[in-house]
Amino acid sequence: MSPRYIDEATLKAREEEILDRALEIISKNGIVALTMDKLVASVSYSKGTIYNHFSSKEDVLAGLCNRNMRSVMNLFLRAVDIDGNSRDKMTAIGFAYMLSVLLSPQHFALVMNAKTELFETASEARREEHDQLDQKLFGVMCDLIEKAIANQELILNDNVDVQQVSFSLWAMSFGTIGLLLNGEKACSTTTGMILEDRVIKHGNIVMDGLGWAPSDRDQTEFLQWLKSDVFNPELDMLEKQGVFLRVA
Amino acid sequence: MSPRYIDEATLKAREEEILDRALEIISKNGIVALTMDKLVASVSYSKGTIYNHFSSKEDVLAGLCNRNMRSVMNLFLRAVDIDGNSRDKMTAIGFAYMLSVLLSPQHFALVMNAKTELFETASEARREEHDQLDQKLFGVMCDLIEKAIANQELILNDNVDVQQVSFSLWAMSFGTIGLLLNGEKACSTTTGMILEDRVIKHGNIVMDGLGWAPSDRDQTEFLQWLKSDVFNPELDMLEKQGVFLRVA
DNA sequence: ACCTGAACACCGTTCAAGT
DNA sequence: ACCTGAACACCGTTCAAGT
Repeated sequence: MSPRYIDEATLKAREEEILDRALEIISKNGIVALTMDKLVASVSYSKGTIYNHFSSKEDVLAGLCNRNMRSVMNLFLRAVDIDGNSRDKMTAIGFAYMLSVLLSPQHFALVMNAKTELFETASEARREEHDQLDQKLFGVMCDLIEKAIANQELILNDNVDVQQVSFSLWAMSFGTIGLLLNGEKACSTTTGMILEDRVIKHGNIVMDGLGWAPSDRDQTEFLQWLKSDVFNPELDMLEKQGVFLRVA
Repeated sequence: MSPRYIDEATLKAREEEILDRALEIISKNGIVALTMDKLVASVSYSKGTIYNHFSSKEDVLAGLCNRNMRSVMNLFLRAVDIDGNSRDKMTAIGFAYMLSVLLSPQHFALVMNAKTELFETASEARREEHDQLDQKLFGVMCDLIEKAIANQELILNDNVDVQQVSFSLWAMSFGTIGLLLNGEKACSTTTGMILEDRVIKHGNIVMDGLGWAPSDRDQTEFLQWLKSDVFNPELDMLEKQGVFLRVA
């Protein structure tokens, strides 16, 4: 047998499949339930091959986390693209973040874990990718804040810069979701609605505190529009999972 | 040999010792480094005896978490006891929370873990204790908010109640610390100062957003007083760990 | 009544042997 | 060049045997 090289496309496809199976296991029984043995059993390759793609179990988790961050990025871009002033757009970003968590709470658990134990045994490449994605998401918010300042919709206090404003909003969303998700594996109907209420309210508290100019729109109408137009596909997916946000 | 009963005091002392050794291991090498084998080796009793005290490894972690929450409670009570208006006291609570995290970041990592995997194999007793302590800490804030409302220092918006105000402040602190601690095992000198800056600023943003009446005091003076008087012992302990908050 | 530690089941990672 | 899976080291938990 002469040596063969595997083309990048099939390599990438295999990696995706491994991640898909890993996500399945996690979705059913939580992160601790993910076992390399179980992962091997759910896939048509051997252990060695999986370790050819991922340097460790944590590397698989990091891969999962990164993949999700890319789809959150898409939601963020759609959020800043809506009609509305800077505050409307920022509210939409917060809403998008919340949606991503409701769509798969496991991924949020993954980033919470990453904050404490930091994917220590993950490959350098995947950790770097993680940091880059983090910065990109953060950057979307920073860009929006800069436009708000240029518009005079936000006038910054002394000793506060764009990154700090972005960080305060991020921290509030992260904290609200982190405390509210509270181990609930599946997001029940009620947690979905409570989460929406709190994320929106807390976002407004922070933006009020920053002196951010208010929205021109009727807020309940605006939220309804976000749900039934901008993020309609996501809302449909949520409803299939038994999570309801839409007003009757 | 006739059967002997062990008195409760020595039982309690042994439990504390086990927790002390567990904390030592965690402080040196992180939560993942805690191993029942290592714990047994660091203690003068056998594995079976440890399992007599703690139903699982997670139960040890829950025990550690609960013990820390009790000491956070003490800091909170000292915070609400200071001279000052309701906003000063709330700022002091935020400061106290931050101090507790700087004093032992491992414990904060523990509560973050608890939010995702929720001490699932911990004993019912310890989980109940955890919930009670959580509510007690939350309650300290709620009491303070109620007084602020009675004082007219805080006038609540429609659709917002005391618990929601408390939750928004809690979420902001939790989120800020959670994002900023970011896997840094030991809190370096700089993270201490950055954390202080952000926790105080974010607290003010939220309280401004809520329409909370401002402090009567000069803020840099007030913070200096918190450090050199109210929380002086804690600041000294921090300095021994190489974490500096005190202004020169 | 309480302690002990060997034993068990399981898990992450490696690597010599195959093709 | 890439895949395979037996083997290894380690870990959490249990429980029969001791005192």
